[in-house]
Amino acid sequence: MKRQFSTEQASLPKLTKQREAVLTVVRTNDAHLTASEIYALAGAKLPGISYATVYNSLRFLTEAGLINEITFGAGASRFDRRIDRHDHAICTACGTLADFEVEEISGLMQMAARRSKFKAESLHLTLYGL
Amino acid sequence: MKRQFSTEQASLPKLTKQREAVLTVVRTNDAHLTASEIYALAGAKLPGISYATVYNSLRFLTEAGLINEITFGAGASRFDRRIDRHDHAICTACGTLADFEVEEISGLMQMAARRSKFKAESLHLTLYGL
DNA sequence: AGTGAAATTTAGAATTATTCTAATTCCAGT
DNA sequence: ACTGGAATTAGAATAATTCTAAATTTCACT
Repeated sequence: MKRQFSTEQASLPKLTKQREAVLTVVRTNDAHLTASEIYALAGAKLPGISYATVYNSLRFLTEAGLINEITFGAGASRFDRRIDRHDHAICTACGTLADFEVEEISGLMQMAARRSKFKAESLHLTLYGL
Repeated sequence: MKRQFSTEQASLPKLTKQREAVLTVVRTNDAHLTASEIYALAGAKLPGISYATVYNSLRFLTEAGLINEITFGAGASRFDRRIDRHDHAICTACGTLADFEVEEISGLMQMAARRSKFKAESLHLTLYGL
């Protein structure tokens, strides 16, 4: 009988202590940290962790679906503990990034998919304002 | 009497030949060029134009509302001759960026504005797919 | 427990995109 | 022509991220 991985959340293949430290940082902070902020915080818990490892871990965790990467406007990527679909509002003056919800999106996504030649995977809406 | 620049759009303060070259490149190409592509193309018309000037011109033209900057996902900003509101679809596999329209957005924008604490300026929707 | 292969981490170099600096040049208005 | 402010230039500087090569850890299998 094959060894079973109980999907997603439960058993995480290769969750090293570095990756775990990075995950903990993202999860215990109020979202939207940049890689270098995460590097600094993870370094406090795990002195000596390198930048490359933080980036590798962030990619690994993102691909594993445990965290989410947001790339908005110019500048550094940010990482979010929220993995459910939601949207963002960005202040055009100060750059603040806030979460908000637009439930109507699911309907829009089908419409959008029909309209483009794309097989839709996800839809993200960004509001710019003050 | 003021010196008049006879350019297509109404009154353009300070449309130097460098800025005009950059504008022409963006307008005569099928959209979505990166700054370095624009630098290369503008350099063909105006040998010696510098990177800084291309960036300065792109910012100037963007602020003047003559072109539009799109920053999607990771990577370089792209510049678009289209200045009307529209949305983008990005291929998660190959990175292709395509335009498409979602007219329903204007209604959504008001809803979104109400829901966030933002004074809405614009709303941009990004579809990820294949 | 011992071994080797594979995966991971590390430090630092390299890359890419963009901005900054300081010197020079260009113009519109006297 | 002269002048001051804006624009341009070359190249250095910065920031974010990825790459490289070596060292280390992990893990399945003896």
